[in-house]
Amino acid sequence: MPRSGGSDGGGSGAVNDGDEGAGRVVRSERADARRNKEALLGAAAAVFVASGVEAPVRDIAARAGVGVGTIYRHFPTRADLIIAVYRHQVEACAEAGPALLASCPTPYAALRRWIDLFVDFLVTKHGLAAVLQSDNAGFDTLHAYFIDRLVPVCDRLLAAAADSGEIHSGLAGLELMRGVGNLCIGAGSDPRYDARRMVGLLVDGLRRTD
Amino acid sequence: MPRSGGSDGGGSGAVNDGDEGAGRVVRSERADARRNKEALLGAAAAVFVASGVEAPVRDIAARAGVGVGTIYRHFPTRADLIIAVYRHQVEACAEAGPALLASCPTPYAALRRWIDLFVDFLVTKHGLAAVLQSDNAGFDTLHAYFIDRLVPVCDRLLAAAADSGEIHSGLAGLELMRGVGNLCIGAGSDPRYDARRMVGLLVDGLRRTD
Amino acid sequence: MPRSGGSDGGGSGAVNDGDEGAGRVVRSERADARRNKEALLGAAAAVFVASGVEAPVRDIAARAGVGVGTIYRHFPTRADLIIAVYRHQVEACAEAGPALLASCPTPYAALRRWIDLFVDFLVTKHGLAAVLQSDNAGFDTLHAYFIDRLVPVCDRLLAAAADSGEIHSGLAGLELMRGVGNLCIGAGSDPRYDARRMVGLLVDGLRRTD
Amino acid sequence: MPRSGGSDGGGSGAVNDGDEGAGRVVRSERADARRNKEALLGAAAAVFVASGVEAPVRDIAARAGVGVGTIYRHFPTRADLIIAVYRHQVEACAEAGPALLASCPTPYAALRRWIDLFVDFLVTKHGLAAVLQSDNAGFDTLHAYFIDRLVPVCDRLLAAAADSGEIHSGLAGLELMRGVGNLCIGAGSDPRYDARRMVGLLVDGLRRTD
DNA sequence: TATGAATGAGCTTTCATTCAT
DNA sequence: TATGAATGAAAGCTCATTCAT
Repeated sequence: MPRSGGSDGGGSGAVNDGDEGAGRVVRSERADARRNKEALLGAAAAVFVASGVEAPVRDIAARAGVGVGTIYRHFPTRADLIIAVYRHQVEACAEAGPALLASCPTPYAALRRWIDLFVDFLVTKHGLAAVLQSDNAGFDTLHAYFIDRLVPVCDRLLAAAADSGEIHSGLAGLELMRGVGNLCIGAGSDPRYDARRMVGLLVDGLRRTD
Repeated sequence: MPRSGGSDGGGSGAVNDGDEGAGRVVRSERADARRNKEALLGAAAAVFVASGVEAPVRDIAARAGVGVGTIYRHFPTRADLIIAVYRHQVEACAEAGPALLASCPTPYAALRRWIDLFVDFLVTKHGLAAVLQSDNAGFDTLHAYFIDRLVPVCDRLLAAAADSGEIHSGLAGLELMRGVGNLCIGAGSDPRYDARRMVGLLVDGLRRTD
Repeated sequence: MPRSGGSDGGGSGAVNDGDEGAGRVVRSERADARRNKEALLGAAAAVFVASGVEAPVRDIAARAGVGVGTIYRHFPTRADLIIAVYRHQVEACAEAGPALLASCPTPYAALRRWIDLFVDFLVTKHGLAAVLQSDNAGFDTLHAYFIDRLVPVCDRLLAAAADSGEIHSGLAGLELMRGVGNLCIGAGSDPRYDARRMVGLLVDGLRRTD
Repeated sequence: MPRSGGSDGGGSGAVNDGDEGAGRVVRSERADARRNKEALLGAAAAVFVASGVEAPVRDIAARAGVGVGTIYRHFPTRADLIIAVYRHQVEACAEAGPALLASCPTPYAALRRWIDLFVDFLVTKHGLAAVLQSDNAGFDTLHAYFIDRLVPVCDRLLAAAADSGEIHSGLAGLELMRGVGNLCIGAGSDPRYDARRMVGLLVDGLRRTD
């Protein structure tokens, strides 16, 4: 799978984030620290759901039952925390792209399914879609992470669908991802708005019809 | 034109903010107040362009050369101010709907043109699209205003296009407006994202193809 | 009296800081604001005595019975507050220089008396001498103020004493002031250390003896 | 040599930190601990130069490659660490006093040379002079150490110079040391201020002239 | 009616110090 | 004995909103 850049190196799935692989001799994180880190991730996820990803640091600390300093130790910036909270899902999404391409009847179908996955992810993350558009410098690494992980996948799917003649070529994955992300903003807060349906229309609009 | 609810009679055109009694002697302060209000609208418009519709109240007051209290007197909530600043353009947009329906070759064409108008409006209003999605209670009247004025127009256009068989029926104007609004968030801050193009795809997606 | 630079223009004594002269039509400060500002200066002076000039902003606000915002309104930076608190005394000191030169039997005597005045001032200002040496950028304007107001005066006295042959020439007022300031650090906290005496020795050391 | 009080037997030379029992088997950890302690002293010295003696504990630990807990184990207070870092130089300075008295042509000359040694020491210890004046209780033992070691030496030199009629009597070593220490504050941060010169003037001022 | 001074909650971030591992 | 994770008090600063003048 192509990777454009990436600040993290992390790479292919497992290894990181704890469960270190058998062979390497990585100084293992202290058990309590590990527990805290996980408590923190859980608490952050919960608070993010309730109050959005811009919730006060203190709220997250309180929910996790730790001091604020503990958050700063593990996640120096808010972006680090957000990334950590959603990393697994983002990775899963990224990995689903090639798989879908292999398993779906057509590239366009794969693209559609993949976008659905992304929407399912975003729609349940209160405030995340909004933050992904924020031009606040504090979120730069967050943007970079999403772009690094997902845009190449999207580009690939778009290219395949264009090659197969199902859609017009010329649309950048970045732009599509951003449009889709935008459509997910505020989803969930109003039952009269169904982001999935809107995204569906957008993806319909990609289709070549002639 | 049908109106669903409505917090403000607003409506028919020009400047009637406040319904002064007909024949009575108008108190002399009135002129000052009016002048202040207009200064305020101009200042707010300018500051909104520069810093977005969530710019600090103080900046607006300073630019208008009035005290912050004066803003609160004339526009008790930020939503009131935003509405006042954009009222003319929203009204113009609302009024363009029926006109387009009359002048365009097909209802779908009218819908498309009308959406374009709306996008042109939003894209140039720094931060407005974002605020239109905010679930912050302070913006409720703003939401209501936009919904009251524009959704019925959109519904009308959608219905006409559905009737003509150009698009599927079943999509609510509210939902479409919100999708379009979402796509406009953050437009202008990144040259790689063209909200107009994304909205174009979305509207393409509406089209019936069989 | 020569002035080297100066960010404040303030100038010759009275006028500023309230009591505006008769003639000019300066929009007078609101009475309550004035009262607050003065309460603030008083409170700051008191807190400075007790806890030094680096005391927490909150403490000063509490003592003055105002909110922290009020401090920031009147004195955007700590340096502004410190300057305001001590301005009268610094000005008085600056003005005493030429006067002493005129009234003392010799320039050296004037210098000595003037330095004594400065020491009397500093010694009673808990923490001020220390802050005058701090290389913290936040205190730059404070440094500048002291230097602008006092160094030229000192230079003048030094030059006069050198001209009269009482002291060697070649010492800059800035350096002398700084040495004197340093000698005043921590004075008052230990009865076994008498800054006045030490400064006396330093000034003795200036004298030409041959 | 007279000692007024004293928190630490310290004294006579080399490295004896901790009085290990004479004949007993020295526990094997001892070597580690010693090595750590020395690493710590080196690291602290380096960090003190770079960031001053009030540098964050963490920085020192990091530089030494140990945990912060290790610092607290060996040096419960910052003062203890500072003392340990500079002990050799302070001792050397203390010992130089009698030597100078023996070797210099006059007691005053010895005093002058000795003060110069002290200034040379202080001027190169970023932030040390400032801390020596701090009335922060945490530095009490530091003050005590300097006073215990150096003041008696200074007293001796002063007494000798007074006896020889070169200077007035009546000045306490404590006061002189403190004045000299004060003059060294901030030296090095501003090329326009030469602590050595100022101290020179101060010592000139001691001289009897009649 | 207009002003803008005052309020103070609210948020971030740092770092000395303790103590479980 | 060593580690470094965790704590949480402290402090700075901003800005919406109220209300005395």
